[in-house]
Amino acid sequence: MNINDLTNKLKEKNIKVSFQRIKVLEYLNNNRTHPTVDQIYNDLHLEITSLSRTTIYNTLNALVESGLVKLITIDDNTSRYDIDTRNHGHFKCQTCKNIYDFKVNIDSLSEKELKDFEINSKDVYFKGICPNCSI
Amino acid sequence: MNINDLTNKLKEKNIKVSFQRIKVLEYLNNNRTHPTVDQIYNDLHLEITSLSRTTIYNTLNALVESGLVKLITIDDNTSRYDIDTRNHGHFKCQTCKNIYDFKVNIDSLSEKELKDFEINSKDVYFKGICPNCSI
DNA sequence: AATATAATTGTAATCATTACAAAGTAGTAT
DNA sequence: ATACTACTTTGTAATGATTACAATTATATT
Repeated sequence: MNINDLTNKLKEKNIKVSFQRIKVLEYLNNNRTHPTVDQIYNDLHLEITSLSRTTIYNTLNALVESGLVKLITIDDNTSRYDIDTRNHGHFKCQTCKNIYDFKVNIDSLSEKELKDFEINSKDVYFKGICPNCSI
Repeated sequence: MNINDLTNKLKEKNIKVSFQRIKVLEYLNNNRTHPTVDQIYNDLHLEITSLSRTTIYNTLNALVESGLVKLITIDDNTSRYDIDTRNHGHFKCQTCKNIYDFKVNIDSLSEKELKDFEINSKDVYFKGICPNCSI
């Protein structure tokens, strides 16, 4: 996805296009590591010295609200963000703290009990030790 | 489960038995509402005026660490706790904020990609609108 | 009963996030 | 182009959740 595509995504969701918002979206597009606000801020701040943390929070809240970005709460204390909104699972290594994506057929889950519930998002979080750390 | 059972559970996990720990465990056993630390504190504090928030944090961290209690991070900002550690899903209503349990066969998820991963916990979180709020 | 070990408590510190007001930016109508 | 309006960005302050830490208290062991 290039900047044009990102711009169009914002327009589709009626989020006004700004330099900062494009930069945040571009960052998420290039960094599929489920970054925290702090990671985004620290990296983008190097390039855009005037950038404020509040802008990142505002932007991410708008992006999540619109459905363009997925909020990940696999961490106890810190929100993480994922531009890949397709159904997939997240595995967090308790040693190296890395978060891995994995394919999972979330829709195959049988949930008859929820037939009267309106479901807006589904998340699958696994925790454990990744191969790199289990040696 | 009565107090004897709860005491034995602590002993099995080599967590020293104390009045406060029993009380927290008993609270979770009686309140299957996925309470936050604040809810636990506010309720127990009425009965045990000397109780400290820190004790609740310490106790819950030990209980989660031992596997007796499950940490739920479906909320962005606040940890919740569940004494039911069997596999089941959690649905959070975005309107009334209630969290509902639902049956889900988490083990049916195909995760071939994770064959070299040691999996210690699995969580399924859904969000949306519950029947009471969708009228 | 004396001692060692661990738990509890209260306060202070930290970290993530939000609230808010001032300043800046862009778009629109005149 | 100018003035007006609405929205965004920024920085600081405030809030809320959690942890750090040291003093006190409780428990278990000799």
